[in-house]
Amino acid sequence: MLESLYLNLGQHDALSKNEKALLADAMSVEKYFVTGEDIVVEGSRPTVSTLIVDGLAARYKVLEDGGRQFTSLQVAGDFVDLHAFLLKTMDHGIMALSPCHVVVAEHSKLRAITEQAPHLTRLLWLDTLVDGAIHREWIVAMGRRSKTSHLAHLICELFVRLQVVKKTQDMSFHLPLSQAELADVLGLSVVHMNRVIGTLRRMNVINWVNHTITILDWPRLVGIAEFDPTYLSMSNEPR
Amino acid sequence: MLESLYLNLGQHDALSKNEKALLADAMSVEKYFVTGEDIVVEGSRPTVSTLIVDGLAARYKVLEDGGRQFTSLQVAGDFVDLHAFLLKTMDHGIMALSPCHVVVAEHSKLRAITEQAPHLTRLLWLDTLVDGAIHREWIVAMGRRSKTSHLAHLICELFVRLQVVKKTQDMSFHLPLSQAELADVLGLSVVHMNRVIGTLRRMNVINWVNHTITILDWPRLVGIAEFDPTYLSMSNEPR
DNA sequence: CGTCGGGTTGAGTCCATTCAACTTCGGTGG
DNA sequence: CCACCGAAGTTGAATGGACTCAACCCGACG
Repeated sequence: MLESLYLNLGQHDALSKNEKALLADAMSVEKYFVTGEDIVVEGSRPTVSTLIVDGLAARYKVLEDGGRQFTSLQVAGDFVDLHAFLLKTMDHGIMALSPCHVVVAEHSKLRAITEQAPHLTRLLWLDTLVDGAIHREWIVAMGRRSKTSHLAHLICELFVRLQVVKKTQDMSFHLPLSQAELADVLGLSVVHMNRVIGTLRRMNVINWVNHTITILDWPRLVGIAEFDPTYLSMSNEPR
Repeated sequence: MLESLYLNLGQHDALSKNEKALLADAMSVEKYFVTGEDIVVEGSRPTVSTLIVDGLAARYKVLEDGGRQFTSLQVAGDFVDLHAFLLKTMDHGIMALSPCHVVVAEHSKLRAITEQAPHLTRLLWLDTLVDGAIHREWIVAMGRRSKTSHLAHLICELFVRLQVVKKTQDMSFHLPLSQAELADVLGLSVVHMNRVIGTLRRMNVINWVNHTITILDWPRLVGIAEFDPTYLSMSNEPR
């Protein structure tokens, strides 16, 4: 059940048997969420952190006028709210975008890890740092990339992240997002979102049917996106 | 010299004498940077992390077309590249936006802290988590707020952050940013940046002369920004 | 067979950009 | 002392990108 987590943390540095055991001991209770359900609600003070075993989730905020913005997409092997372990109060909600199978870790167990397992602690810390790096890349995309480039970048990022946890098939992957939800990721209107997708399609770099994206021309997509995966810190080295 | 750091970390939870001593031992070498100079260059692999004692710095990325986007603003008491301790390779640059007085910590010393001082480790981790929370708020601002609201939000955030480290005077603070640089924060053109500033000025909620911002009507500014400081995690509690 | 959510397309409006000119101000050298 | 210069700020006009409103299509499902 924790395979994705091991793949995710283990891509950055080797995980020992003992560390895997510590994680397995910390993560016991399984839960299931349906599409659209809140995994964590804004303003709450969680006492557990949630790991996605399978499914897609997203962090989001809603403004007074009803506008919604997703601030991250979380896939299998991602902790959706590891940051709440120390931040304490949720300043945003986390929603299941597909049926989600998760497993939770008591904060007391995470605390014990920080007291006794420094290397594993650094790997968990690193996991939240990669989160931050992704946020920064999104800020760049929102601020200075064209909308087409932004979308291309997102597709590149998701493909690479899903590859790490073995959730891609050849050059395609499943993305159970409606165009309205995607618009709330990129920060634009549904109509315009549709047109941006249309341009990438017409360029023959991707195919997008049935919530499945197939990358037809990876080098060209990377070019449009100016995608450089450095920020995902995928090199395996001592941390 | 580390007063701002103590104020910054200490706002979230009490720092013990011993922890302050550990930090003081880790942070020894002082450096100075002039305006516009790179404190850390993109692609490098730092062996130290840098704390701002005084001045303003920013993380940034540059795209192929020359477009630049700042992804964060760092003030006194902020670590500009604590994340590089574990991320290893810089995926972005960090630039001094004013003359910067900094002090650096060897990563070996930080590593020792993670091995021996779990609570201090958690506070350092928390510092990077707040960074991430700020990133998320910026994403929301870029995606779903009006430009005026975005600017108002930034001003609120900076005012509150600077207040923590005692760098405000009454309702005003120093912000040594040109309108062109500010445009690269909000992700818009210089001309439009100027007009957005103009509207906030004409609304009589702020005064902005000589790189000094004075907030004339805090409640109204907060209203325009829909500013809720929860994401800054300013409550003092066990972490 | 009708309905409903999601996707697609067109038309008109508004917002943000570019290009360009002009001002203001501090600094510097004649 | 002031004339000049360059960097930063401000303003106008025209272009183009993104939004809203609205209609229509389509496949899933009751």
